[in-house]
Amino acid sequence: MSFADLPPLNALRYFEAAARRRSFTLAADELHITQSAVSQQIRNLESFIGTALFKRGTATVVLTDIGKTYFEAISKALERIDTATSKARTTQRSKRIEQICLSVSPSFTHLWLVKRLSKFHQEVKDIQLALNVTRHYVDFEVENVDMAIRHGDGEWPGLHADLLMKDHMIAVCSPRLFQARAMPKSLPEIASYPIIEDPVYRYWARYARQTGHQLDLTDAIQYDDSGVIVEAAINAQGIAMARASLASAALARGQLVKLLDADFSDALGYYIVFPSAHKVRRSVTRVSKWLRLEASRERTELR
Amino acid sequence: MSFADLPPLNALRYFEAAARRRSFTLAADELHITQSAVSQQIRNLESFIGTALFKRGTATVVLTDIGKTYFEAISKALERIDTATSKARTTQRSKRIEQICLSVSPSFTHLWLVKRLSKFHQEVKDIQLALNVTRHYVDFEVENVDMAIRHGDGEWPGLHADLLMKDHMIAVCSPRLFQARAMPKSLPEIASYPIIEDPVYRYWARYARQTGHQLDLTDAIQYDDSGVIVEAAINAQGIAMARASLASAALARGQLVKLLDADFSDALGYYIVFPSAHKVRRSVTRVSKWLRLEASRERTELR
DNA sequence: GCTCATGCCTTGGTTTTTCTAATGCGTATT
DNA sequence: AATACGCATTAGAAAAACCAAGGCATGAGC
Repeated sequence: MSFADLPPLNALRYFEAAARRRSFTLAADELHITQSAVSQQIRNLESFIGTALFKRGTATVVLTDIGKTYFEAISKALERIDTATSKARTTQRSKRIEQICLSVSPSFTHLWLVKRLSKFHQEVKDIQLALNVTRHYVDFEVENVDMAIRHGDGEWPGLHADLLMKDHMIAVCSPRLFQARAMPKSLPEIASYPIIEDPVYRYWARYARQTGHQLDLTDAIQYDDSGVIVEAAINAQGIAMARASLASAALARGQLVKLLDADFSDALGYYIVFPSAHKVRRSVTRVSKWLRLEASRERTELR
Repeated sequence: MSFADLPPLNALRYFEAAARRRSFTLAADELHITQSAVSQQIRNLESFIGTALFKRGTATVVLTDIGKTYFEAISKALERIDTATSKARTTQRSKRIEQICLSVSPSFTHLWLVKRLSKFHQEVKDIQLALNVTRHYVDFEVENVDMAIRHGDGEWPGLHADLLMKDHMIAVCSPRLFQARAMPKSLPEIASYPIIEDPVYRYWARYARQTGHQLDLTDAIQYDDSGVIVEAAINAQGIAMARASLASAALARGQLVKLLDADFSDALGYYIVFPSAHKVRRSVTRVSKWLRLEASRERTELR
């Protein structure tokens, strides 16, 4: 038995994701590639098979009948490959668990990471994640740390950086702040409340300039830690410009409400960072993959 | 269910072939790539899994225990992909059979192709192969021919060429020729028998020069058709320099015996040829793939 | 009804991966 | 000992995949 005529196998992986998510864009996000790449690969696959697998509707793509049948078979085949591969892997290592030390800032740990740790342990049984929570950038040369999550623009010499999530800023406050009054929606309304400003990034100042408003920040409450800023907002100290990723849990609980979105479109965001030499260590890339998948899931939920 | 950590899928295809053939080299030949590529891909796969899949012995490679288990699962998964894909394809086309016209020389048709045609029809049910048997190169612009098998160096402007098999020349004759006497093995012995020479390629002349012998060819029997040369040798007219591919059937039947190998290492051989525009026609590439797989099988048998 | 937002497609150019060609090494064979 | 055979390794070439940017069509919101 020989397989003379198999389809492009990598395209199948994209097809599976796209079919499962019913969206090329979501599949792309999950796979950490662009929607363009998914689109092209699926086009390749379709032209190889000689038939359409998706009906391109306007809102979402939908599997054709052939596509549905194909998806069933392909996902089962991939599943078989997946289980066989991980079995082969664990057979060898005989359940040897590797410990990976991850350095994270306190605010990110508290507001994003901790509530996902148990999920990580469930899904990635062969890696033990140890956290190193500090406010400063670790020196990989000195400290015994394998990887880190850092906020910045992704450029750290000698280090490899995978984008975890881009910054998306939102103005938030506690609903207790305005009480029975109407929720302030525009900058002039907001200006009548206390403002919480980050003295380093100066988001409010930039937002005011960008939208052409005047904003007096002389009385603003200043905190230089993005975690503290969120906490202060929850405590109804004022209206803060916060990273959506850090505020999302409090938003979901109703402790915060969103007043407006701001887009500063600088390349800032949270990155997963490790020395380039670690790129070959599977447990390191595995953690990175998992974190990014988790961020992708969050983005999906937020839509 | 999402597959966060699948192995490099294309490597699996190579792994499957290598495991089935128990040889990287044979797998490479079957897949029409180099042994080097197979070796590298399997190394990738092994380092992804973190364990050896093959034990590298001296004569052949052997699957490890883990490799054996893995092979079982992978080949089943690939088979599932294969059947699902061809089903999706035929569902669409609803069994429409395409006719492909292939132009071939009489000698190659007779000595190599005809005995494989029934196998082709068995294995490739959706393509109807029509032969156009001529001694001259067809003009794809004029004649209604989709593809051709040509002998040459693979350079035909505007045409795509896949190597089917390299020329490998052997000196052959009928065993009746030398009867009870010892089989002639060297050029001086051979020179005492009638020589059949190709007046175009002049293999005997080149062979004599290459090995530093004198050879009088004034009395040589001359035929300019490689098929006729083989027939003449079978009829005990003399000793001929023939293409191994054309003589192999007669050798297997005992109608011919091989006296010596000659390697001229010019890039001559049989090529599968079609207009570059046909590269996108799957039935064309399918025929090419099948022919080359068949040639690969023959090479395997001859070892 | 018009604008805006969303999601997929297309294209050109760049980056990354894959493949080849050449060579080396170790073992079995003659 | 010499040769042949099969796999490994390397640098560089070839091919494939990918991204960024822009386009188009549809549906929602004002």
